Amino acid sequence: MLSKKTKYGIKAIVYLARQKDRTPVQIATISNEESISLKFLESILLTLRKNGVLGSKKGKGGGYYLLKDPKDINMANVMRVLEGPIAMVPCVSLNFYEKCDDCPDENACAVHGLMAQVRDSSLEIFRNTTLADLSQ
Amino acid sequence: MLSKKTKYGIKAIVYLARQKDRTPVQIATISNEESISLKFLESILLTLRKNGVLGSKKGKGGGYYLLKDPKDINMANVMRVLEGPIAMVPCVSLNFYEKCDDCPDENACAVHGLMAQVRDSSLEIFRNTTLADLSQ
DNA sequence: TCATTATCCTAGTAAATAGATAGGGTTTAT
DNA sequence: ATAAACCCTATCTATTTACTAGGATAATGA
Repeated sequence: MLSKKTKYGIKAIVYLARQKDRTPVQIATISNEESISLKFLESILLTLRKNGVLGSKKGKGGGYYLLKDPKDINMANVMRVLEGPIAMVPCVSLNFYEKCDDCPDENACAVHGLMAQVRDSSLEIFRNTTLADLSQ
Repeated sequence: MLSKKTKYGIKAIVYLARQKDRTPVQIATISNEESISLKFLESILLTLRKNGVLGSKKGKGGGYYLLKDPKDINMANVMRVLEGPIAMVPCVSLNFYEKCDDCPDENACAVHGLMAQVRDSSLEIFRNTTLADLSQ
């Protein structure tokens, strides 16, 4: 299941991508427009900023803005920042790899092969989808 | 994340598919061979039986066995039985559809479209993969 | 028939995670 | 200065996951 965190995070950056210009948008504005809890959204935007997706400006007239052009933001990166691994099992994850404790031989594991295929196809979609695609 | 339940369930049916014949195999045997907690596996096999994947026989010489030929068991069905929806969000699920409360218009939702693509590609893999494929 | 074997089934529990919420601290524009 | 906004850590509650307990039921065979 996709977490609300990821869902809200994507909605928020789509909202930013749809803005006419790149002037900062306040959390409260996005919260109202997209019906997302203010405090929850605050923490989500913070992680997006800490991971290089968003920039922010403090004080009056401040807010969040996209650091790159929407067409240069691919969803694989966004998914990893918000949701974590794209793979369904750690043992097939490219960026968050972990060995299974219950699996003596990874290559002999039936689950491993299947989940590697699923990861590949999902990853291809996320990599080839940009924020610009989602914002149209 | 794939649940342990699903992972163990797949391992168990792969184990059954690899048997020479279709005589019942005891839970305890699978539990030992695949290093899966006996009681947990018991409940997993029970749900597989209740959903038409496995048959069972009680009493001495009893156990679980596949109801169909491995090449006629597609993993989409197995995944739905064990893991639930294949889609990452209920609003794009074919078999477990639910409307989002926070989404006024589904077709205008950027997350919806992206997740529908992911569901399609995952589903294609699961549908085209049989238990026989995994057992080789 | 009766003891043994093995599944059936309901309920419960501990730990982790999700989804928020609280409440200040810090920075900036005016 | 003062108000506007983000920054940051901590906490809380509900749900889910992973697993456990313990008996009920059914089949086999001596």
